[in-house]
Amino acid sequence: MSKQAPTLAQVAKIAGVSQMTASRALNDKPGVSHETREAVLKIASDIGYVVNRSAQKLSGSRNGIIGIMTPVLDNHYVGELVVGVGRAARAQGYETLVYTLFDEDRHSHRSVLGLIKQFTDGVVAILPRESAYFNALAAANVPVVAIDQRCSLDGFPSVSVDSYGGAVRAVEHLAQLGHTRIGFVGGDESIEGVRDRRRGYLDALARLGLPSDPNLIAPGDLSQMRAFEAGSSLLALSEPPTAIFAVNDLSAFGVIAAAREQGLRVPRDLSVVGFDDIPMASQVHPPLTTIRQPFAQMGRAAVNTLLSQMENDDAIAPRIVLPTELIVRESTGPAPRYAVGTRRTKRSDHDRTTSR
Amino acid sequence: MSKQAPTLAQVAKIAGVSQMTASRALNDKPGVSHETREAVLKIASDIGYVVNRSAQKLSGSRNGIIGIMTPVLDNHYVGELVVGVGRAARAQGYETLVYTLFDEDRHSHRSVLGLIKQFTDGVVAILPRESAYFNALAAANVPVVAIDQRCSLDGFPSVSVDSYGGAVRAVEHLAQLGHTRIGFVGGDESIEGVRDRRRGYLDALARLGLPSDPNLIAPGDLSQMRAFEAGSSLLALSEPPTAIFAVNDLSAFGVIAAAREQGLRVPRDLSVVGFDDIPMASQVHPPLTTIRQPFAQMGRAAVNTLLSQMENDDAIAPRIVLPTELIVRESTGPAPRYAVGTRRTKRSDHDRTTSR
DNA sequence: GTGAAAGCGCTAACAC
DNA sequence: GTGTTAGCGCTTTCAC
Repeated sequence: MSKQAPTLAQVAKIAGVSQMTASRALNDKPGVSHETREAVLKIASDIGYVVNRSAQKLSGSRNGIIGIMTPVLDNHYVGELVVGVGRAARAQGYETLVYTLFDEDRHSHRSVLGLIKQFTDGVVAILPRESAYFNALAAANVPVVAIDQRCSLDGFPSVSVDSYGGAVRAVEHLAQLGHTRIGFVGGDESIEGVRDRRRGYLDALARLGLPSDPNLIAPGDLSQMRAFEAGSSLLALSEPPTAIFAVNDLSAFGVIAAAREQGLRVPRDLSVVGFDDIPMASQVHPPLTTIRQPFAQMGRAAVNTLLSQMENDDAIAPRIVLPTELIVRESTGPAPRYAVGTRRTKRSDHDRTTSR
Repeated sequence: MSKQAPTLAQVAKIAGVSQMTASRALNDKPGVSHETREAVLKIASDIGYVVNRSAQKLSGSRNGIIGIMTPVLDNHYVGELVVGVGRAARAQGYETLVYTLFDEDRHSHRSVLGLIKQFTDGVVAILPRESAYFNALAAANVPVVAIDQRCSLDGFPSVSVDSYGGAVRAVEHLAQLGHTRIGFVGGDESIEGVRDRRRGYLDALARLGLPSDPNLIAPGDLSQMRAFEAGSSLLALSEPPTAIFAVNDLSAFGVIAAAREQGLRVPRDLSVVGFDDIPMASQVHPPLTTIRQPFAQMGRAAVNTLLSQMENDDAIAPRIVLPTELIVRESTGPAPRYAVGTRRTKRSDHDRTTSR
């Protein structure tokens, strides 16, 4: 079979220097002459030496690994974030290992943290709701930064996104297109980001002098199906909206499906704006106008913050809020010209009975 | 600050035994009296002892961690698999760490593998296309099992799914509902699973004595948007299909969107079957009839295979193919009664001009 | 059934 | 600049 992985001792021996010198050379530490360093580096590369990060960690130093803790990654939001953090970490010379929390985990906080601590120099926690882990994290004495839409956790540096501003931007965009009846499909109000979007929607309406009709707000739960229902009910109003701002992209998809189901075309008859800009948003028809969460930037911010926490243990915990960006694609267009209430013909109602 | 994590030495000292005895007790190894074991366990739990898996690994033994290598997890398929493997591993007492490969990784095969090897007892590789890593994996002498739709890699144990059978099942389902003109929206043919689905579709048609019209096969690329186009073109045929089997769920969504765009209702006017059963499939409207990939089972199979490879290094590499399951939801229904070609009125064509 | 010694691969601390 | 020593936390091997 393949031989054992080369060790530092072997590199040192071949180079004819001590392990320490080899170590210093490989780690870019001072105290090695230029030639010695070059020689060591060359030999290491020749024999395919790779440091053993377990040993590195065990001996009490950094090992260049950042841990990412996530809830089960079944949603796009988390997936994008993991990629964002991963790329940013790599750019800084760090590797990244993700540890997925399953719901059954409740008991094992301590051991999970132990594991993380043994393997990594610090952790980026993408924990959406339950803060139980945060307590454990706090006790574990590991550098941590939280990425979340609602990190009101004390003492942790955090990175989040300006949901409020994004919502305002979405409504403004719609208003600029001439829409005056703008609906909102919401989500789980226990999430701070969701509440912020709702507030943003309402405030923007008010600021623009547009009517804010409670009927135009439909509850959702961030899922496509629920948004389909919400959208359907909004469109069934006697004075339906000509535009809808959905709390996330998935919900926007649901709204578009509902519109189509009623014989409406997007964006001709209904404009729709989402939130997140998950990859699918640009790959559906019509490509979705949406508020982009700056995943890459969030990753970078998280990594940088983490690194500086590692340098300076007692640094004050920053709270970084990143701006969103309006991405105009093809799901929004000018408000229809027909007067409110005189909607163009829809297919007759018997046409809409459910099948099967 | 929080004190240092407790070590084995501390446990042993408190228990009044040697480290070795404590170690044996904690690892369920023979050679410890019942009472001693109980005592050690109790103390360990009391002081919150957690083994250091880095040290465990360094000292040459197993550490109970399974690595999962994945391409960037931006798609549902991979996400589900990660969850499946994670759960299965946990059920066997293993922790799981996922290492995400970024495209820029090309160079670093060796170091990645080094990293993996230092931290884990074995790895589940969810590598879709490039086998470059597989070579590295082969050379690294780490137990590996591949999960993939196309693992023709030699020597590796693999777990995959019976795409062919699934496709057959999908077509049979449609035929049973009375459909005779059944279309297919395909995907990237470089993926074995995709080719299998196409073959299954064709063979099932032949076996059922249904016409197999080349026009009824539209190319796709597994994305929703491309499937939207493919579906649109299929539905624009002079003799359009009354049912479409899409190569994956995302494509099925695209087809449904296309149908709606043309004023057709699903399933009344068009039945659609997907493949995968990603979580979204049940959360859209209408809930999607689809061929389920048994993600949980795949995870279990992968983990079990990996464990037995670990036991028995030179065991022959099994090639496990798991069956799929037809999940009937609401996107499929009886074939429309009207004769082929006398399609019910669609909205007039000028209605379909693109906006903006 | 239990323990002592040695070592996994590395780096911090202190020589020289 | 470079080398030596010690030790991270654990498990192996070999005693008893």
